[in-house]
Amino acid sequence: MKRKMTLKNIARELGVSISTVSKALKNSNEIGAETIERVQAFAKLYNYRPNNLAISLKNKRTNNIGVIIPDIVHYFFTTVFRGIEQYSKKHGYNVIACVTDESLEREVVNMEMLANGSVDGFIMALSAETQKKNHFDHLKRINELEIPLVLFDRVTDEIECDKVLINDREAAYNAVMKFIENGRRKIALITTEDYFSVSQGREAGYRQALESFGLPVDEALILKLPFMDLDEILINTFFDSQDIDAVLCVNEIFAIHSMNLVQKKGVNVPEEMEFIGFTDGILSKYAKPGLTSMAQHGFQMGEIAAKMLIDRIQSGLSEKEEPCRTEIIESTLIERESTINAIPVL
Amino acid sequence: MKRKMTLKNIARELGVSISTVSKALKNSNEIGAETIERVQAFAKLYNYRPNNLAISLKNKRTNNIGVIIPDIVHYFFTTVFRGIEQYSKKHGYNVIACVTDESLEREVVNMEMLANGSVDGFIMALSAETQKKNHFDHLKRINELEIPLVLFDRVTDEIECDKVLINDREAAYNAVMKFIENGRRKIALITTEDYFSVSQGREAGYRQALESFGLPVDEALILKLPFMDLDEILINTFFDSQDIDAVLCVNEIFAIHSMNLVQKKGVNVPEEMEFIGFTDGILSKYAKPGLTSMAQHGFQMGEIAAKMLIDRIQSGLSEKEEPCRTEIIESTLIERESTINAIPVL
DNA sequence: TTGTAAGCGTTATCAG
DNA sequence: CTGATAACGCTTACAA
Repeated sequence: MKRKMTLKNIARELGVSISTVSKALKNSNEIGAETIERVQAFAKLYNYRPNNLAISLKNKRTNNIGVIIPDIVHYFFTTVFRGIEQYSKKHGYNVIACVTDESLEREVVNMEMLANGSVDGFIMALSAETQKKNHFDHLKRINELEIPLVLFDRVTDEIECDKVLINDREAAYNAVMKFIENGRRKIALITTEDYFSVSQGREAGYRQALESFGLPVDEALILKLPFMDLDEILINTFFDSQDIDAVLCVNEIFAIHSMNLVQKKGVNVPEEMEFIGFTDGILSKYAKPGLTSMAQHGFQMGEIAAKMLIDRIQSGLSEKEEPCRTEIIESTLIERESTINAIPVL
Repeated sequence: MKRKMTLKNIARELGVSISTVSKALKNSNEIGAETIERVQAFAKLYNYRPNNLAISLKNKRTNNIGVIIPDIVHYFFTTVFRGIEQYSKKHGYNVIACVTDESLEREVVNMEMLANGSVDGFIMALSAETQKKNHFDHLKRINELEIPLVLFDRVTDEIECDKVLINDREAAYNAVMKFIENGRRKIALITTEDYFSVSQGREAGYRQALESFGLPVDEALILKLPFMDLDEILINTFFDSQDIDAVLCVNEIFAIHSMNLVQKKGVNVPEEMEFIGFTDGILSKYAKPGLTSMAQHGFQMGEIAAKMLIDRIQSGLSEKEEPCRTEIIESTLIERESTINAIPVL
C-alpha cells in the first residue's frame, strides 16, 4: 500500500510544523517566501493532494449533492441529470446519484444514507410509490435537519421547498388547442393513474382546453393506464370502442406505442388520427411518423434545479429564512409528422 | 441552524464519556446493560445518526465508488450505470457519477477530484478523446495510488486493471454470418473512426466473417462516420454509390438513421436490404421495422463491473497482488423485422 | 515568521 | 464496566 502524502508527512520531512505547511500551500502571507517555495516544491514533487474527507469534516460541507431519481434508463430523467451534473461540476460540486426504481422504501433508504454528512443538499423527483402513498416523513426529516432540498417534475405540496416544474396544465392545454385548430373534435387522452402530480396537471389542461372551446369532456375518451404498463389489449380495446381523431399522451412511450398500434390497424397518422406526446425524447424524433411532442427541456430543468440548490447551500439560509421559490419551465411544442400542417423538424 | 446530535452531545447530556456512548450504541459487551439501554433510548429519541465523514476519515474508506462515463443520455451507458448503481447500493456503496462528455480534460479533472479520498475505486468507460489521443497518465496515477479501477466497454491495453467487455469481434462475426445465411453477399459496415476499441473489434469481426466465408472485403463497403456525426449527405452518397444488400452498424443510432434514409429512397427493408445494429436499445425496439440488434447486456456489465470493483476494494489487494481479470459478456442477437426469417420479438 | 493546540465526529487502545 | 487518550488529515486562532 502506497503511503499517501499528508501535511504531517511533508512537515516531518521538511522539519517544519504542520500548520506551516498548511499555510505555505495556501500562499499565506504569514509564511516566509523561502519556506513557501520549499514546501510547495516538495508538495509538487510528491504529488500532494489534500484529503477531501478531512476538509469536509472540518468545514462541515462536502461539495457533494445527492440526486434521487426514480429511473435513469429514461430520456427525461437522464436529461435532467445531465443538466444537474454539468452545472454542479462547473460550480465545484460532485453528484451522488441514487435511483429509487419508483420505490418509496429505496427513496427513504437512499436519503437516510446520504443525509448524514455525505451531501450538502438534495435534488429529487418523487417515486411513483411515494406519490401514490403520499408518504413524506423522510422529506420532513430532511427539512428538520435543514438540509436544502429541490424537488423537480414530480413534486408535492406537502413539502415546503424549492421546486422546478414544467407548466403541465398549460402545455396540455396548448396541445389540445393545436388539435382543435387542426379541426379535431374527438380528442382522447392517454394518461397514467391519478396519483402523479404531472398527470394531474396535464389532465386538467386537457379538460380546460375542451371546456374553453365548448366541447364536452367525454370520460370514455380518457384512458388511464396502470403506470408504465403497456397493456396492448387495453389500448386496442380503447381504440376499437371509441371514435377518436386525435390523441394526447402524457408521455412518449404511451404515444409511440399507441401510435404504432393504431397504425397496425390501418389507421393513417396523421390524416385520420393525430398524436401528440410529452417528453421530446429520442423516440419521438426517430418514430415513423415523427411524433409531435411537448419538449420538457430537461437539461434546463436540471441546471436550474442545481442552481437553486447551490445558491441555497451557499447562502446558508434555511427554507424559513429565505422563502422557497417555484420555477416554471415553459415547455415547447415540437411539431413533426404526427400532426398535420407541421413543418417537419428533425 | 439545527444542532446535530453527536456522540459528544449525547455524552454530555447523559453525563457519560464519549467512548462509552460509542460502545453502547454498538452493543459492546464492555458496557453495562443499563447504560446501553439509556444511551440507545436517548439516541433514538434525538434521532442520532453517525456522521459518515468522520467514519470515513477514520476508516480510510468512503463506501463511495466513482463512475466516469462519456455520456449519460445514451441507452447503453445508462443501462450499465443502472447495473452498477443497483449492485453497489445492495452492497452498501454509493455511486458518484461523473460525465465526461467525451472529453479527456473532463475525465482527468473528474478523476483528480474524486481520487483524493472521495471514493474507494473507479468504474469507467474511456472518453472518445482519451481513446483518440491515447493519453492515460491520469489512469496511471490512479494505478500508482493503488486505487482500484475497472474499465468497461471502452478500454485500453495500456492500463493494467480489471475489465469488462463484450465479445465485439465475435458479435460482429455472428451478425455478418446471419446476413450470409440469409443469402446476402454485398454486406456493408457503418462504423466510427478507428480509435474506438469497440469499433476496432467489430470491424475485425466483420472482416473475419467475410474472409472465412471466402468473400472479398470491399473497402468501399466500409463507411467510417466521424464520431456521432449523422451526416446525411455522407450516408446518402454511400448508399447511392454502392451496391449493398445488408448493413451492419456499430451502434443503434447509425443503424436507425441509415435505415430511415434508405427507406426514404424507397428501399424495402428487409427484402432488399437487411440491417443489424449494436446496442439493443429502446430505438431498436420501436423502430419501423424493428431493428435486429446485438444486445450488449449493459445491466449485467454494470453489475459485474461493480462486483469486480467491490471485491477488489474489500480484498484490499492491489493489481500487483491479485492479478487482473477481464470478463467477457456474450452479446445476443435480438431478431426483429429488419432481417428476414426473423421471429419478431417485442 | 513559525509553531502550538484545539477542534471537526468517530473509533480503538489501554488504564482505571 | 467506564473513561482518557490518541488518531484519522486538515484548518485556524492564538502564542511564541
